[in-house]
Amino acid sequence: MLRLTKKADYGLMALKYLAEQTDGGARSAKDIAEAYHIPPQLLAKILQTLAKAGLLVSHAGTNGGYALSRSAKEITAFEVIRAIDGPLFITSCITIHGACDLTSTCTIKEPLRKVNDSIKDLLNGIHIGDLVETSEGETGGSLVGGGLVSIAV
Amino acid sequence: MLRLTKKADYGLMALKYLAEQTDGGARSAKDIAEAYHIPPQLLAKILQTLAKAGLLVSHAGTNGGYALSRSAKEITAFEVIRAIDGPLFITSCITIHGACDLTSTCTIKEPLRKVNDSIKDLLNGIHIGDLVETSEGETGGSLVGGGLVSIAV
DNA sequence: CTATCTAGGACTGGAATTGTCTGATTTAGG
DNA sequence: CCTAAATCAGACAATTCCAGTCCTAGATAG
Repeated sequence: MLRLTKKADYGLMALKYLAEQTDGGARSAKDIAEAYHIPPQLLAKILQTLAKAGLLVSHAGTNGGYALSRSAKEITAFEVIRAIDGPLFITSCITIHGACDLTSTCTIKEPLRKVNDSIKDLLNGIHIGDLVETSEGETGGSLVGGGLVSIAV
Repeated sequence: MLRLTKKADYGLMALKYLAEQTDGGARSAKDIAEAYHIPPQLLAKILQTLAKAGLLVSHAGTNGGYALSRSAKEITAFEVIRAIDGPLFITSCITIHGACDLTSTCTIKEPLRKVNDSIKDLLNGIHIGDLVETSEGETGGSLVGGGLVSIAV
């Protein structure tokens, strides 16, 4: 299925929303949740996580909320997904330590690791700023900087 | 987490195993399961699925088993994963009909769909035959035909 | 006719995801 | 000072999904 979790989905949507705000003002979790019809408390959790990861700056209290910690062009989709869903592993074989229960028998580990890295590179080439641009205009599929991502497999 | 299921994992391993058999003889699910220490009944199910998808040819009865239906070079990782795990969707938003519950509010659908297609292209560029080659020899990271996969995002 | 194999359905335990609830802390503004 | 609006944080319930098992039926070579 190779599926993103809904949380990561929500997180990306929220970041895009924040990127669209031109003034430097913070937006509350509630505002964002209402804009996208996302469960407010769940989104609140996600934003907290993103803040802890350093992608967002939070401000408590009345009129508080969240804002991007950097330019939208400097935040990659990979960072967001990793912050929310944890390390990106395409197979259960690939762990942080690089070893799996079937170390000796699992023979496809290496090839899949390359695929893993490729997807990582792919997501690293996509920035929150790109999501905003493609909303309207659609200047011809230039989602990523050069228009093409070359991935060594 | 963007994770492959274990079933898909097992499926790829099994296909690689079958690709390594030079004679045209069929191998039983039990044999493959033992070679990789995979639960036999689970692998049996997976192989049945792959056979139904047309990637394998099955032969029941004594000395029966499974064999690749085509050359290992003509079976892509994408086909295998799709056959086992179903359609590849990076987000829950993207469905077969292209619509999600939040059709109007979910604004990152289009960009993510391109990522989705990119991953699909990536997996389509990897063949079972490639997995066999990389086991030994390792001729310099040429897992995919040209050595590089260019993906338009 | 029997051992070996595929085919396929039902089912269970566990884990992960999703979502909710509750309480504590911060803070702007009257 | 006090209140309302926020974030922060942990615990918890509901649900879904995955992994694995079991059982039975059908095919087939020897």
